[in-house]
Formats: sequence, C-alpha cells, structure tokens
Amino acid sequence: VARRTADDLAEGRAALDDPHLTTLGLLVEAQAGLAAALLPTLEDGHGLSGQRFEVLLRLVRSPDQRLRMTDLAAQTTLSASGLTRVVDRLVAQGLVRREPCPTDRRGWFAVLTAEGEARILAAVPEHVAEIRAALARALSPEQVEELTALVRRLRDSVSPDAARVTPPHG
Amino acid sequence: VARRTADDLAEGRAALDDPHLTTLGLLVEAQAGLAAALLPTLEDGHGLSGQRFEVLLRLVRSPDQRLRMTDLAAQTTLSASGLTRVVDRLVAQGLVRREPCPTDRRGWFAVLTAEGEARILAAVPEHVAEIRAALARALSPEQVEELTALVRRLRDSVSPDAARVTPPHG
DNA sequence: AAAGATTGAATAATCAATCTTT
DNA sequence: AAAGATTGATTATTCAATCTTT
Repeated sequence: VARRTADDLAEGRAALDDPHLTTLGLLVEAQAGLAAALLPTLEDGHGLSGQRFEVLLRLVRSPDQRLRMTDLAAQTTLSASGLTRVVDRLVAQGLVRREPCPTDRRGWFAVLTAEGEARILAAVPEHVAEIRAALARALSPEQVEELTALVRRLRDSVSPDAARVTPPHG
Repeated sequence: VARRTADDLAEGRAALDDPHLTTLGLLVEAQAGLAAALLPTLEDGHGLSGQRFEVLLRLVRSPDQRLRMTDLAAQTTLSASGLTRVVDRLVAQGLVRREPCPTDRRGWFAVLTAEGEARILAAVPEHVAEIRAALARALSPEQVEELTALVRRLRDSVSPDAARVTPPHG
C-alpha cells in the first residue's frame, strides 16, 4: 500500500510537467486577461455586464431579434436558471421583453426591445475596437486568423450546442 | 440628432460582423466547453473546485510549496479578497496552512500541507488525461503546439503578471 | 414521463471599507 | 501615504425542487 501511494505521488509529479496542462493554463490566463481589459468599458461605459452583453448580442443577431430561453441558455455560458435571472434584470432595464411561444405553450421567447437594440449597437463598436487592439498588440493579422481557425475547431469539438436553435413548429 | 443616431446604429450593425468579435466569442465558448468537460471530474472525483485546484497547482509548483497571498492572487483569476476566501476553505479542509512572512510583517504565505500535496498530485493525472483527450479530439499534435504558441503570446501580452512572485528580502 | 421555465436555498465572487505594517 | 491582507455587505450563480405543458 505504501508502494502504491509512492507511485501515485510520482505519477502526479510527472503529470505536473505535462504540456497539455500548460496549454489549458495559458487559455485560462489569456481569457482572464482579455476579460479584465474589456469588461470595465462595457460595465462603466454602457451599463452591461459580460453576461448581459452576451445575451443582447445573441438576440440582436437572431431572426426577429428573439430566441427561446432554452436556446439562449445553450448559446451562452449560463445555466437555465442563471439565464432566467439575467433576463429578469434585462426586462427590468427595459432592454428585453418576454413573449410566449405560440406553438408550444411551455416555451417563452426573450425578445430585444428597441431600447435593447440601441444599447447593444452603441456598445459594440468600442468593444470591437478594444478586442482588435488587444489582439493586435500580441499577434500579427495572420496569426489572429490562425488562432481563430484553431479555436473554432476546438469550440466545435467541445461545445457543439453553441449554435443551437429550436426550429419553429418544432 | 436623428442623423447622428441613425449613423450610430449603422456603425453598430457593421461592427456586429467584425471577425474580431467572432474570435473572442470562440475563445469564450471553447473555454466554457472545456470547463464543462473538465470540472465535474475535479469536483466529484477529487473534491476540488476549479479555483481550489488552481491555487493548489500554483502552490505545488512553487519553491517550498508556498506563495505570498498577493502573488497567488496575481497568478490566479481571483481578486485579493476572493483569494482570501478560497484559502480560508483550503485551510478548513487541511490542504493549506498560513505562515507569516518573516521579512515583512504585513505579509502571509499560503503553504501547501502534506495532505494538500497528496490531494493535488492525486487529481492531476486524470485531469491531464482529460485535457489531452479533449484537445486530441479537435486538433492534431502539431495544431495543439501552434495553438499553445499563439495563446502564449496573447497571454504574455494581456496578463503579464501571471508569473509574478515577490522576491524574498524584497 | 420528459421538456421548458421559474423559484428558494445555498454558495461564491466582488467592491469598498478597515486594520496593520512599511 | 501606500501596500498586504482581511471583513461586511451586496450581487450573482448554481443545484434541486416545482409547476405547467407536451
């Protein structure tokens, strides 16, 4: 048994140097750094948290600027209940309204209001400029494209539901 | 004024299609997907949240398996107060202890206990195997290396403090 | 029985304020 | 006055349970 434990520790120590652990760590740190650089502008300049921005962005890009709650949850980093609360706050701010789904009475749409559309369209240009600047500081345009292609493959593999939408008359 | 507003909306709509926005979105989604794939094993199998894992991993790799609270906060995705709470929980679990800094009486070290070392070394091999599997499902080994190099440049640019350590006798 | 959505209870994260030491 | 660290108060997120509809 002591033998087994000693082996386990040695195995753990060897794994500490595995380059895959570094890859994941770099991804986490890069994204944390980007968030620290980008979120204050959204928050202070446009009154939007990262989550509220994410939800409004999904809606403004969707047909009729609306999406089922379940689809919105699948497309964002939020759980179903977490999404309910975020939409509650957006409704309270007048940026989103809820509408019942005509073909499935269990379902609800979150729908962008005119005010919500104005808010997200006002926020995006500065946000995009900051993303562009942050990427340009680190990488050439070609490298940004490479990175995008690689991350897209990874995203498609680990979260294939990111583009999920319930079909009408589903 | 109506003119100006119409221009603003048009500018916002144009920015919606900017590829840099897509790049960031893919990064966020990829990492959310990886977290969803990796965290349950840490949590259910080893009793470690992502944050507690991150802290223990930093400590086990540091000289004397110890780090100043401020450095630990800079190296993780946590604020100073957030780190205090995480270390509180790790101390309560017996995985970390606090020691005062002998050369600066304001400072404290978080120090890995023997139990903490055993816990993190037990968790790492399975975690690494899962990272490797997730990456291999999406990318070739060469692509993983490319991705790592690009993300490293990005990390170095956006969060240069990720390797911060207060020098002894500072 | 299962899916869509919400709610209550519990957990965790942050900001601002505070205390001590430099 | 500024840095290191912690605490109180607030806000946000999740899990499990619930309700309605399919």
